[in-house]
Amino acid sequence: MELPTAFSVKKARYAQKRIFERIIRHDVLPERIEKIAGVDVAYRGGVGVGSAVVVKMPEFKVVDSATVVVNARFPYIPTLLAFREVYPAYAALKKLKTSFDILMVDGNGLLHPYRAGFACHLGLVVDKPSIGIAKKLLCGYVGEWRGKWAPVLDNGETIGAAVKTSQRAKPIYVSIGHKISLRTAIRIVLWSTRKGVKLPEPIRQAHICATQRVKTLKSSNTLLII
DNA sequence: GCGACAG
DNA sequence: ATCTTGTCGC
Repeated sequence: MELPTAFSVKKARYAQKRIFERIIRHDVLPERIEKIAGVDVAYRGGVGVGSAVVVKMPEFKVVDSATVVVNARFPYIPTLLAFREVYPAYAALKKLKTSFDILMVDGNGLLHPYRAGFACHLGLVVDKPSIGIAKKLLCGYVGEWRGKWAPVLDNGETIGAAVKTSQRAKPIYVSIGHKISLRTAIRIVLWSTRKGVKLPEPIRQAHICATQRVKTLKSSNTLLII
């Protein structure tokens, strides 16, 4: 897929700079946190499927979910992931009928070369506390472990954390998106992850939801072909 | 110039 | 991300 003709990488970088300036890095949270939204985007060819779920804690119960199917308008380019996924994710979130306290995003937040990953972008767009969850390290390096987590450092600053959510699996990379501190983000990630499972429940459920919706796209296509 | 590079 | 089967281990 090609870049839209109107798109300029230079302008995108400028937008990311502005996003970073607007991020609130301390906790601006509801008194009581119980509903956590998770968002994910899956693909099938040029079609993007955005999904959003709401998980009620501490029961780990999915109380709402929504999906949207849209045409992908932007290719995947490392460091510019948000420009590809923000719209489907935002559209899925808008379809939810349930409110939520925090948002978890599949991708990085501050843990980004320009400190403005997908979780920062989406957190600002919906003006909600947000946390970025990535399965691979995009930049920086993992520092000294302090129990279940280790800081991710880059140019002398802490931009996120590697978090060992499961004994067997490799760590996940947690970073702040908006209106939350890294300490709280790590706490909430560990709290919302089921024992023996790698990903926090909101992200895991959003991923399952998006994948299932993609499968229904596939079966409806085979029906058309047959 | 070369290699790395969230989903 | 997606394409794909079985297989190892708790």
